[in-house]
Amino acid sequence: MKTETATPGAPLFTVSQVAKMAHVTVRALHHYDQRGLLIPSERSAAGYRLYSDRDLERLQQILVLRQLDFGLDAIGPLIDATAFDRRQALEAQRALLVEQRRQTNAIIRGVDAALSALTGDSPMDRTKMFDGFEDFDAAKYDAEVEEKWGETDAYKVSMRRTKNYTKDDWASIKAEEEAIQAGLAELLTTGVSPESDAAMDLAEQHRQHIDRWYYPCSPEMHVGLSDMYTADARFEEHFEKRAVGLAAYVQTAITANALQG
Amino acid sequence: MKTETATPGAPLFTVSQVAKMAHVTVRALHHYDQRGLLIPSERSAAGYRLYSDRDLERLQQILVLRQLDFGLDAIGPLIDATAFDRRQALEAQRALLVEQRRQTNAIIRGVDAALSALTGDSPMDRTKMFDGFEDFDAAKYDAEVEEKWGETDAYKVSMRRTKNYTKDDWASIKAEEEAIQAGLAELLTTGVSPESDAAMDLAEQHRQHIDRWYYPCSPEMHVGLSDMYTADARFEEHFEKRAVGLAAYVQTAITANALQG
DNA sequence: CAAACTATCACGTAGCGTGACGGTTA
DNA sequence: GTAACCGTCACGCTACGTGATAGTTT
Repeated sequence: MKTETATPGAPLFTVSQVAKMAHVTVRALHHYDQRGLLIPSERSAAGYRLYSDRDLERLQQILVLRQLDFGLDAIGPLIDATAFDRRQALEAQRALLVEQRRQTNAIIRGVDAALSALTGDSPMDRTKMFDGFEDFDAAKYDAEVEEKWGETDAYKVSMRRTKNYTKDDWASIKAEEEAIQAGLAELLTTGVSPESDAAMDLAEQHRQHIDRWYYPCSPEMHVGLSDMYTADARFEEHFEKRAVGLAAYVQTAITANALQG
Repeated sequence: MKTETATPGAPLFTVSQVAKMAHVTVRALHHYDQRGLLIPSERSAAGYRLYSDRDLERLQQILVLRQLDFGLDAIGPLIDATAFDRRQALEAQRALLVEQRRQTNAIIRGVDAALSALTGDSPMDRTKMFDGFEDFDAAKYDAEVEEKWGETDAYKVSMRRTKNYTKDDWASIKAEEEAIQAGLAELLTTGVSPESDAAMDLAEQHRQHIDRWYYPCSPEMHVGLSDMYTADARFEEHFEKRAVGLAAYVQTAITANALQG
């Protein structure tokens, strides 16, 4: 008799199976688990890690972001913050990958320059030589691109900005998120109304947090975001784990704040 | 009065200048110096590092190889072993960069697959999902490509093979090289003829070393290589630093070995 | 019962980052 | 003189690698 939450049609994978599929080591999966970055949704009776399809999706995100040189500290918050609109997140990642491809092309041209400097007597120009090795400078890019092509996609701009955040930045980001969520959970469990000033205040803090660290977030957008909190099973789970009814509570608080603010 | 070896027309650069040009940190340059990977060809009176154009060329190689995920342990021997034919080395690097671009493209297609899986109800196929994250498998590639397109370029094949060498491999490679060169220097300074059996034996060991670790190296190719040892100022310098006349000594020993073997 | 998995420690490593401290140069 | 360089230690950190040891599955 299985009382487990095992959906019949859903396949589960062991560590080594996932490792082979995704071309990562078992140790890396252990590491991601320990860091809380990718916790397998199930464990066997003997404690074996069992990964679901959704775990695989998350792993893909992790690998893409890692390929884009985001640190593991950054990847967690980044996935969570953008998960409510996967489409835009994926498009932003795509844009960064294209950029990376352009850098590789630049390096190739640098090698070509070195090659032609070999035969010709051209003295190998020192500017071309190191093209493609630049680290991304968000400030420069923001101004340049936004003016040239009028890039309106908040996500793409945002994900580029986040590439410049330091480890300390991410630490405080995580701390802020924790504090806000803990505060809301506290209010919920002590019976304070989600439309109270205290709850609305935390909702506003949450909006500013998003706005400050990730992308411009108007109160209207914030409401849209909160709708997805309750619509998306992943987010619901996330909040419910902390306190029963928290997802709905947050949504109400955010909506109230937007109406009044 | 400058008694230095300063060629008049040759510009020299300080650490920070190089750092800015090549988009690396000063610390990284210090690190490369310490590791013996990139030792600036001059120092100022006060001990400031001064980099020549040739140092910059070497730095470019380092950065390209680093971009291709070679460890610093590997990069040194790799540059030295291929420096006698920069053209082929550069072409091999170019090939690897193109390969890397293909991997990025594969990852982009993976993201695209995730995007289309979002709108459509296609359940996101698990093979496409992790394309582009494979580590290079030389064995597989050697067989596949060499048979399909008949890739004859020894360098390209070789540089791919070297990507699978472990840290321990590179350690023993370096040790072997050291031992052979030390042996030859010993013979030279003790007055043993470069055409003696002892010298020819070491020459043969050197050939096998190249052949085993880098690329197929016939005695004829080995002779060609030794010619470049004496023609290329870099190599001459390298050998002369160990013992005066060593470059010529090595060439003679190698030639003798090829004629007799 | 052996081979091939799995788990959890726990220490090791690479490629720098990040001060600390003092001399040098414009 | 001071600001912006330069040098050499020397310790810190991230993302795992690499056993060691012991239970589990086939």
